[in-house]
Amino acid sequence: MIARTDYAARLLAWFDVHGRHDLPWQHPRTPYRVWLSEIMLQQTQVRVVIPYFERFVDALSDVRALADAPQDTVLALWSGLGYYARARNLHAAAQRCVELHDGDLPRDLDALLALPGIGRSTAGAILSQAWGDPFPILDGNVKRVLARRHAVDGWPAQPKIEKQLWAIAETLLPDTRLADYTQAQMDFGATLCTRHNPACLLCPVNEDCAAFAQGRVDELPTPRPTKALPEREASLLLLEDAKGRVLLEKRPPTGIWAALWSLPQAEDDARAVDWLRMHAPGLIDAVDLDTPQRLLPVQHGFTHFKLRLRPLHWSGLPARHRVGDNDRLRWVARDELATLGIPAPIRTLLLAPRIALED
DNA sequence: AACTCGGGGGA
DNA sequence: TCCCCAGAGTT
Repeated sequence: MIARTDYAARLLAWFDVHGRHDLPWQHPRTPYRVWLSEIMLQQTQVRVVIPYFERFVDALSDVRALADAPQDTVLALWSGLGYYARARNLHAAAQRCVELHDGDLPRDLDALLALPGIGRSTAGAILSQAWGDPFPILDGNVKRVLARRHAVDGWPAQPKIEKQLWAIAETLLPDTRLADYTQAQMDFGATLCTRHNPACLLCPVNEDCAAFAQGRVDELPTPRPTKALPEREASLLLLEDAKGRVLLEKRPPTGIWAALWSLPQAEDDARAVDWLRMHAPGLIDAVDLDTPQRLLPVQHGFTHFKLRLRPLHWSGLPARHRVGDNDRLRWVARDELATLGIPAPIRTLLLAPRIALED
C-alpha cells in the first residue's frame, strides 16, 4: 500500500502537469469567488458553470453586493442553472455574513456549516481552497475515485457508504498544498478517473487502486438504483397583449421553481379557462376564450418526475386591460425577460413558441 | 433514511 | 434514451 503522503504527492505531481489552472474562480482565488463557484458547481458541470460564474461576479462582485441585491436579480443571474434553492440560500447566506461576520465568509467549519446551502463538502472545499486549511471534500468526483481505489461496493449516496468514504478521505489528507490537493482531486476525477472509459494506464496512482487490480473499474462506483419516473401534466396560460407583452406569475416560495417567474398554470385546459374568467372578467368580451392557439407541449424532466406542459396562447389582448390585483402577476415585455428568474423551459417557450401540429 | 429540489451534456 | 454531475435541506 502506498503511504498517505505518497498518494497526495503523486496526485499533486499529476495536477501540476495535467490539472486545470485557468478556471475563472482561480484568478483571483478569493473566499467569495471560491464559495460562489462551489455552490454553482453543486450538481452542475464546470463547462456549464463558467459563463454563469463570470456574469454573476461581474454583476455582484462581493458578499455585500450580493447581500444588498434584490432576490429577483439574484434569481435572474441564476436563471437556467437549475436548483434555484442554491441561489436563494446563497443570497440569504450573504446577508447573514454581513450581519454576523462583518461582510466576510467565516474561516471556521461550524460557522460555515451554519450558513444555508453549505454542507460538509462545500465547507471543506471553501476552507481548503480559500485558506489552505486541512479539510477534506467528498463530491461526486471524490466519491468515484475513492470507491474505486478502495473497491467500496454500494451506491455512494447511501449514508452507510458515504460515511465510509468520508473516513477514507480523512486518512488521505496531506499536510501541505491543501488548496491544490482539493483542486487536484476534482480535476483527477473529472478528466482522468472518469465514469466511463477512465484512463487507468495513464493514472499516477493506479498501482494503489483496488478496482484496477481486481478488474472492476467499470462496475465501480455502484450506480444509483433505478426506478420509473411518474409523469405529471398541466396547462399553461400564455396571455399576450397587442404590444407583445406576456403575463407572468411569481411562483410560491416553496416547491418546484420556487420564487421564479413563470406562466400561470392550471391542472387542465378547462381550469385554465376558469382561471382566465376568474382573473380577467373584462377579457371575456374582448377575446374568444374557448379558442386559444394550442402550442407544442413542453416536456421537462426533473429528478423525480417528468412534467408535460400544454401551453394555450391568447394573443392580441387589449393592452389597457389589467389582469390581477397583486404583485404576483405582471405584464412583462420581451426585453425585460432577461432581468427575471424564469425556468429554462418556460424561457425557451417564450422566446421560441412553437405551434402544435394538427392531430 | 427517504424524499425534494433543474438543467445540461455525454454515451 | 438513460445516466451522471464540484450536494444540501427537509421530513
